[in-house]
Amino acid sequence: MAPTIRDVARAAGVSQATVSRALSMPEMVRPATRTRVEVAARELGYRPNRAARGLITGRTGNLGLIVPDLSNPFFAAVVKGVQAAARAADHSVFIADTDEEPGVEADLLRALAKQVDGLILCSPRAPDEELAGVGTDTTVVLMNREAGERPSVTVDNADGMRQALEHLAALGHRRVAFVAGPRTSWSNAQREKGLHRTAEAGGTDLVHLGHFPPQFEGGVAAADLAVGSGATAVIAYNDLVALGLLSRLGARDIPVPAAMSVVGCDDIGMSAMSHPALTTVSVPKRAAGRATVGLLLSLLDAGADAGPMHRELPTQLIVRGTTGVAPISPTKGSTR
Amino acid sequence: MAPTIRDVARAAGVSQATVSRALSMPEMVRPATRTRVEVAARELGYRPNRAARGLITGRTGNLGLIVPDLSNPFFAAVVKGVQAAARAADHSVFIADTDEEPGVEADLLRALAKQVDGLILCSPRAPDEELAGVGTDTTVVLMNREAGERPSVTVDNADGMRQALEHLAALGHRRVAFVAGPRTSWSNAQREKGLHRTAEAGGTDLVHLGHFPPQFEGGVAAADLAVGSGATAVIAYNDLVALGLLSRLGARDIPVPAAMSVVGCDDIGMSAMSHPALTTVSVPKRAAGRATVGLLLSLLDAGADAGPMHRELPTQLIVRGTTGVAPISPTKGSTR
DNA sequence: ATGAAAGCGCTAACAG
DNA sequence: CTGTTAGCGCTTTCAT
Repeated sequence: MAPTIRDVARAAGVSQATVSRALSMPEMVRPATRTRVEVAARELGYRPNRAARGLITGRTGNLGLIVPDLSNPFFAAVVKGVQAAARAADHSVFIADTDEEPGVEADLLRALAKQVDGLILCSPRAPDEELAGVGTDTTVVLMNREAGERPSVTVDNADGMRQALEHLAALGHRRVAFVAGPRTSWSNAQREKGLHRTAEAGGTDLVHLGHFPPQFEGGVAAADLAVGSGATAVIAYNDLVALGLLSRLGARDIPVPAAMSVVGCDDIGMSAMSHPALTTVSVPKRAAGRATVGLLLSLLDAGADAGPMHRELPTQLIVRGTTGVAPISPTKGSTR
Repeated sequence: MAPTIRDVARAAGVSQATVSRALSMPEMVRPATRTRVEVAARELGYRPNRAARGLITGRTGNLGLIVPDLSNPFFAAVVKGVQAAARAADHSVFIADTDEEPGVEADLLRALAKQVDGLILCSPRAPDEELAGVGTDTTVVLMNREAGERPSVTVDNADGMRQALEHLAALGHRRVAFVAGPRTSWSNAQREKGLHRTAEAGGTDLVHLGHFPPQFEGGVAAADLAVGSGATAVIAYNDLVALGLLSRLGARDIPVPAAMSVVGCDDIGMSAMSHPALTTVSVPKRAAGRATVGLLLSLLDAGADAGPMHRELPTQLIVRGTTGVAPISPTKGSTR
């Protein structure tokens, strides 16, 4: 049986309360006593039981994180950021994967709510109304999504798309396709918004290509549509999709960027490694994870009256090898 | 404040004990009473506090999982398998990432030990001696690693390598290079063992290429060595490394598989998507995750006397586009 | 079949 | 500064 606080108390010849104090509020106890307790604790290999502590303090020292799909490198990176920040603050984190199914988000949330101090909902696919209902049991903060007054940290998706499109326009592209991600994805909506605004301002033709799964296969499926659309460049919802595009384009012997430019989003590790390397909008995944933990923790400590309830992190276009000057008047498609 | 068992008891007009029984051992309570309790619980939205329950039952309903690197798709897949199995058994799972640093494994383990019923240590990099010491506080099972008598689930790495090498030999390759993974990786050792055995039996020359990080970059770095070794085929520690090889080979305009065959291991999603698609040894990642949870849970339920303490899952070579017949007598290297 | 009471390991008043 | 006491939410004897 693992040693309890009583064992330590007995060994040190003090009361449980003193042990508790010596360990969590050292300055409230006489140095000599403190040392005695510390020694006893160390010798017994005592580790406080957080569940028991949580029962009384109301803080478990645990955080929860719900993501759509761990096998997406984007979320893996986010998780690592969250992980690191939590560990630095001496918290553990429950992680749950919804497999991109909006339905299980609420389930998991309820299951976790009781065991954590706060929850991070990353890129939730559930509609706003549903999101509004959650979080009465526990503090929840959104990441990569905004909904009402709920605290959240996001990245500036719209601006990233602006940078991408302006880059393309500067290279002479007049007709650009966008391969859209999940219909229920908030960041997809943001990206579309940024694109439309920029296209309008710059007089670029924007072709919207239906909704595709945010995966490699999605890009493979979208590639032929992009080619057929008469666009000379295509922006993908994310890097996975962009990589899929590249793959299909390669299979059709359509040179990139000579005949078609491609831009991704997220800057996952793989992107730098394709041939040619993918031009992409870098989003600070780890940093966003850390920031979200920071926000959550400050919320927990400060109660309702913490600082800003929202943080938006910048995005940055990374120009690599898949974008180049627009081909002169492609045979198909109206450049007008 | 969330409703407690007392609130439910009051609402149903019974004692706490009855509520507890009605909810966890329904047959021990009169149907009428049970219904009354159930209704009250539902109306109040009562959810038992697992921490409190754990305090007395000794079971928290939580599992822990420690992996070297979440951004490796292999581990991401494992996590998803563990996740799914745990959820099916109504358990939550703490996940921790060691960032490939052996030192933090023990730290994380200690931090989690008290809060979980059992722990899964996936591909631990720590030496056997260190592993022997852990797990006195909590039940720990190994995954992708064997150490002493400790319960574990592994995959048949050696046999996978045998399949790969025999495939290559059948294609006429007489000299094959192996790009080794982390020095402290158990599965790397297994793979080397399978390779050596098979090479000896089949009379194949096996060239061992130093230890490389199990990542894309590792493969990039190893590629030139492989070419210089005079081998006509190369087997990589894992798919990430194989992909790196492919990339560097492509950059040097060395055609695959015409001039060099490449085989990976793990069958991560990306592998099917390269050009040409990667021949690889498929390992059942999800299934292994599920199996490990199964083993852990059975251990917890049955005490020490559960069934077999070890399970080994099969591996399967998947032949795709990166392997072909050996080129006839390459200029460099001794084919003898 | 149900209730009363004890107690899991810990912290938070409250005395001293 | 330190000990005593109460009790977090729950399960589990032990009675009834």
